[in-house]
Amino acid sequence: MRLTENQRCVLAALRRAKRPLGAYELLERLRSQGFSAATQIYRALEPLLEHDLVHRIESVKGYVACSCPDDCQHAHMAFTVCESCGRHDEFATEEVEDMISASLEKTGFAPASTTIELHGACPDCARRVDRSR
Amino acid sequence: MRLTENQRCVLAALRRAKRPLGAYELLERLRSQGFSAATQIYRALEPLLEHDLVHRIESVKGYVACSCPDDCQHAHMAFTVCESCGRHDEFATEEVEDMISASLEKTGFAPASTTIELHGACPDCARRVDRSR
DNA sequence: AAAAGTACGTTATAACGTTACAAAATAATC
DNA sequence: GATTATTTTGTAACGTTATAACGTACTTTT
Repeated sequence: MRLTENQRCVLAALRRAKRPLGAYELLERLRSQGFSAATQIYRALEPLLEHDLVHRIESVKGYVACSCPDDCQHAHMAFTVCESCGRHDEFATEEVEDMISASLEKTGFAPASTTIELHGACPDCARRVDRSR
Repeated sequence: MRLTENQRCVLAALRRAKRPLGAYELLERLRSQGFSAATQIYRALEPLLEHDLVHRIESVKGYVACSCPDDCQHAHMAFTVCESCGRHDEFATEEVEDMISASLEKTGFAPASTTIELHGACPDCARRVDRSR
């Protein structure tokens, strides 16, 4: 996939970020590079989302760069989001696939895309809380 | 849990609905019952969400009445949403729990709440598409 | 170079959600 | 039962997130 200049900017900004960024947050960070309106961000995001170079995390209304290697198949991504530090991670375990096929078998529902987001405490923050007690 | 009049109205409207409703959609439907501003809807939704009588489906920015029996424990709800008819269903299978505990074991992430939403074709719509081919 | 397509910037607006404040209703205390 | 306190309510303004509409500039193809 060939990226335009604006798409490269947005993707780079998301890769630099340590947590999901909102579109308007991206806009602020990219003003210095000539961006001036939300539409530009959303326009750049669209094909990035389409091609799975970026994912949207619904529960925080934010966008993250995909952390997979380039040839990743992106079957059904799942995310963890730490409530205390904002850190996010992707995971795609066997168990996610199991859950999805179970839904198909038990309810007859055929999923095309999924939103799987776990909120809680990342290992570091959990440890930190533990220590402070 | 004791409900106020407005909360009862909102809950009843969601129970009548066949698909997730947005807050402003709820407002339109409840104007005849005296509702006049979005804040009334959000205020009524808040405790309903808190007590799991209503769930929010992030990926469609909509609200649904909980379909569980009253004594349900609501551990980690998951939803299916049909892309073609909008119909939604709750499910809470063993496999969902397995997936969550797998995340804990493999990554050390301790989930407190989850957003699990499957988009695709419900059995009825899948059949309909099949027939039309 | 003309035509067609794509990406772009700008502005406006839609859709979703929150905050602030005062009036009304309900419950608690005397 | 009157008085006070608390909760719920209506109204209005505001904040955030996302899209629509428009015309221009730049490629690519022919």
